[in-house]
Amino acid sequence: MIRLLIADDEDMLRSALAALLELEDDLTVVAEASTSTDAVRLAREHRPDLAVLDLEMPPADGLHAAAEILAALPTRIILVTRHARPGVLRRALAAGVRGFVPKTTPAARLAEIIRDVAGGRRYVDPDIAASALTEDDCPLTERELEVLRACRTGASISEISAQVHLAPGTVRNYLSAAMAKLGVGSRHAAAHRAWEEGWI
Amino acid sequence: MIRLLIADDEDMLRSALAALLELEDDLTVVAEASTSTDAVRLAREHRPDLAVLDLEMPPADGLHAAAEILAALPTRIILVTRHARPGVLRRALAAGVRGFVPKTTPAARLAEIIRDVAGGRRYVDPDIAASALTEDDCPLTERELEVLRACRTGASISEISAQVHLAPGTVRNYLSAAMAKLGVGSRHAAAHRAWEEGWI
DNA sequence: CGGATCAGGTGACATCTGTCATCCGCCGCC
DNA sequence: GGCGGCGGATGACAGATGTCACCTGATCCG
Repeated sequence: MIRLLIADDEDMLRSALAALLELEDDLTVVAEASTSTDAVRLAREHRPDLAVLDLEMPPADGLHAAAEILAALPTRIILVTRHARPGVLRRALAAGVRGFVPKTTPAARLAEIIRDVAGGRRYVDPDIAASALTEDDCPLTERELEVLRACRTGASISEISAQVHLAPGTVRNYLSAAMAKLGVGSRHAAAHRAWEEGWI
Repeated sequence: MIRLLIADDEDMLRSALAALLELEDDLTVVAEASTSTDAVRLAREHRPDLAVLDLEMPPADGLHAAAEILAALPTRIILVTRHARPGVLRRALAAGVRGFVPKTTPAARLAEIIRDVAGGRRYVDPDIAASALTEDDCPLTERELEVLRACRTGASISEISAQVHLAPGTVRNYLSAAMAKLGVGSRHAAAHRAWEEGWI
């Protein structure tokens, strides 16, 4: 019997998956979490064989939760994401995640993937893997990503500079560089593009 | 036997819901759609008793699909949404939707709601209904919403003006008005806020 | 040691943006 | 007809933003 933890902030999907997986003879759901902190806590508590984590989860994303769980337990981890991009896949694999599944995957297929990963194999969605091999990697530096992240809410230069503890002029330079790399004309367009690509 | 159409662009959730609802003795899923256009087409084709539509669905949102279906068929409609805000609820009810369910609702509860609505009753999530009665309504005009929608991708004034077929100066006026109403200092912050509130 | 490189910062300049007062044409209405 | 309200547009102005050249310390390496 494979013991599962399921974490997704969307109750409807999480409960539906839990119910469906519970119907399988060899799977059982021992814990459900709706936040990344709960996911880590419940993983320590229940020590599941495998954790299915949503990537987009407050307060920290699923990748952070995955890293914390992997640091403490031998649990295998499958990341599920709505917005699957090659950049995210790279980071996930680097963190030691064993399965990477976009939410375009039918629920029925998930049970098979869980068995595969629990059995020691890895699973990466073929479409995303192909993209990751052909598409360009993220051209932005860590600093550039940081300022772009800070400007997603529509913040002004001075607000961004306060958030990242840099001089306003420096922030403008980083943003200017990022805009040039992404081929757009404003920091907001740059932030939007970077988000679309899964880089922030 | 209640015949259902299920439409959601997220395959994982749609397939999971379809599988779970199909397990109920009195429910059967006669069609699944992943786009709003498919939803309308399949509704005409299969004439389901009830359609469960996701609100966030390309190319037009679920509300448009709901309106089209309601204009052509006696089908009852339940809207499901990830980002449930009072403003959206108002628009949905005005369009003739009979059920309004956020994705924070557990999947098991959905079957009961479907029976209720199929039986002629209405269902509105209590939390959202309460918010809708207490919270302020959207203070923005249709035009203001339009320009804010167009600037969500980080577009410049001239790009927005091209998209909405207005003079650049007029666009600036609308944006200025929207920013004043929302109490923010840039159009991007205004767009972000309006999105958070579920107004665009 | 001396140069190369790089993160961070500064200042000047051209544009873009946001604000505001104002104007025009259209519609409804007393 | 006259009048006001309204959607749309214009123009002037201040401040924010993007660009670019260049400076300052670290740090690394031959």
